[in-house]
Amino acid sequence: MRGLHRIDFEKELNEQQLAAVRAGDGPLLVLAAAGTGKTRTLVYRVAWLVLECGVPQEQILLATFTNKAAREMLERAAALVGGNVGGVWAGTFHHIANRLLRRNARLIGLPNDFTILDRDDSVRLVKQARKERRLDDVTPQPHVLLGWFGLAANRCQPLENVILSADPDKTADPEGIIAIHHDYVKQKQTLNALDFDDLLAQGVRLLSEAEDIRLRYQRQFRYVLVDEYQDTNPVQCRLIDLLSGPAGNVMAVGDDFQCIYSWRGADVRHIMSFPERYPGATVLKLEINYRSVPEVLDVANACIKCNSNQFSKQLRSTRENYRKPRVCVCADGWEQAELLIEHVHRLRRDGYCLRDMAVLYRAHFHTIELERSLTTARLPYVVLSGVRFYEQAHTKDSVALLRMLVSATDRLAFCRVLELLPRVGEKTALKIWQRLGDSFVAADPAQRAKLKSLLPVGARAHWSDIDAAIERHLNADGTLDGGALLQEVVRDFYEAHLVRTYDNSRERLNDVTAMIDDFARFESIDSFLNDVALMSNIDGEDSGSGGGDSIKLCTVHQAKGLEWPAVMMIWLSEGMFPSQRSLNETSDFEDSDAEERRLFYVSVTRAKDDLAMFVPLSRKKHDGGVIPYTPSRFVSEIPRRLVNHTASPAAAYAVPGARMRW
DNA sequence: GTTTCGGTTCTTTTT
DNA sequence: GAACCGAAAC
Repeated sequence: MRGLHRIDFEKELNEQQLAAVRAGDGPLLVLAAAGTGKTRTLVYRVAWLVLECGVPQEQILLATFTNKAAREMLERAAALVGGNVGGVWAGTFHHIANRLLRRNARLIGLPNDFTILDRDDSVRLVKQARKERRLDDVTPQPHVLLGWFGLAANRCQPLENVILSADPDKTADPEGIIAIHHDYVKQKQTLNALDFDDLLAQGVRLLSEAEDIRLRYQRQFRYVLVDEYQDTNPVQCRLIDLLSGPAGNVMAVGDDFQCIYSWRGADVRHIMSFPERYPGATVLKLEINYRSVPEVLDVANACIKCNSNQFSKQLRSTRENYRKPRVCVCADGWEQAELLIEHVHRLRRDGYCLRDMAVLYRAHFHTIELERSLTTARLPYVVLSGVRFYEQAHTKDSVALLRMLVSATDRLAFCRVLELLPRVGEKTALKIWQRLGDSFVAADPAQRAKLKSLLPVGARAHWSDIDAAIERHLNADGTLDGGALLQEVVRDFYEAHLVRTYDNSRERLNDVTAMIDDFARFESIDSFLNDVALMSNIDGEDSGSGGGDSIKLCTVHQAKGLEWPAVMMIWLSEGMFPSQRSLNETSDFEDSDAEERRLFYVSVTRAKDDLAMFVPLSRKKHDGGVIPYTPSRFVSEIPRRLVNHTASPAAAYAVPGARMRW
């Protein structure tokens, strides 16, 4: 079959999809409403280019937002083509930028063996700078500052502007913040490190400044495909522009209704202005929805109509009528959990499995009551985790050990490893690092001996265990078998540390072991470290839960691109969804209101058959007080006739002051 | 001066 | 659960 693989494009695609897949050269904007086969169109486009047009794979660039999306599309394309599509450059924007920089960073004065800082590393550096300048009390928290730094980088704006718009009352000290930012940038330089935003920014700088490189890649990438174009920020947009070059063979696929990343610098205007920025662009719309029953789409259409400034699109269902979405008003989070569990049982009687169901929410902490109730009810569930696999302490510890061995300048990794030892904290670790001359070559026995002599007495025995493993596996030329080394360090030292420190040490140990197994698949430590830094979620194939039948719990952001037969939305109360913080913190109220509404729209359109919306009217505070809530504006906006409405008896009594809008 | 420990508080969204 | 703070212990 291989090579002679035939695809009947005309039979397998609808008219609109076919037009997009077979489009000729030149810029193309595909406005793909939810559930209209956006991924299918992209995948078939790749197949079309490879099979029908004979385009060599390395001339195709496919930019996505998540690793998962990239992997999934490649898998589907491979199945379609009946062969390997590994030659296609597919990955997240960060991956692509990283790939460009690893090969060419020297041309713009950067080392090409930089390490990538994750969020946690960045927070540490900012915290340190803030402390050293004694600005702890007068500046916002490190993660807030980093958010502003990131926004400035992603929007290509001066930091001053971002501070001003994020903090209009000028409660923060702009000069102090800029000084901290300065220190942070400096630190990254000495550490030989780039953070996530730098990857994109430096990628753009590389292509702007090194003309021959730019031309080379522009010649190479004759076809540039971008997924989720509505969520690109200015830097990502620029990266695509630079890679595609004057030919402008960009196929941008997206849906302005689903732009939900403005807090990361995304701007709906990029997709809105695509036709102007790429003169002569073809615009195609996909409006035939294969996913949801008409009743669900009615709610979705009604919701999004309340936003202005968008490409008009009306979702049309291909499915039979089924039943109206349900709105369930309840007293508080506990009753919400109770009613949700009742609903789950109803769904099971209708023949749905637990894996057909998902609970969506605006923020992770919204699940507290639900998780407890599900456990009590013995209903298995999986949280599409908030704490990402490679950001948990134990995986980071293991990664730090490898980083320390591979890079002599990686202070963060060095200190992290030393701080695992008893009697070594932040100060001691840093002091030792400085005494070693601001670098540590693990392959040098003399340096390791010196390190040992600098340690507090209580830490030396533990270090010896690690040192012995290094001795056995690290060659004088710096090469090492990372997997074997890690395994021994875990056995001789780290396992005991886990038991001492955590009460769920077993699970953490399993994670570490799994990581070591995974490690074997990489050709070098460098390539492993690279991937780890850019791989946030275990966005693997539901690894743990794959076999089991369980309900999915995840944030709306994580649900993007996914679908389930039955979707339940919780905490649809003003202040929770829409999130009060988001409404407060964005300077332009209308923008944040619109974005929250798009989030609501995304949630609704995840449902294939059944949709249930839960509206708690109160929430208990930590100090025992009760906060009254009103129903979310997004629920109130839905015409009454489109939903089945129930209110629990308790809801009426819950908060005497709270009035229903119906 | 540093580390550790225990109690308290509060959770946006992610590469 | 983890990040922060203050106080005790090294």
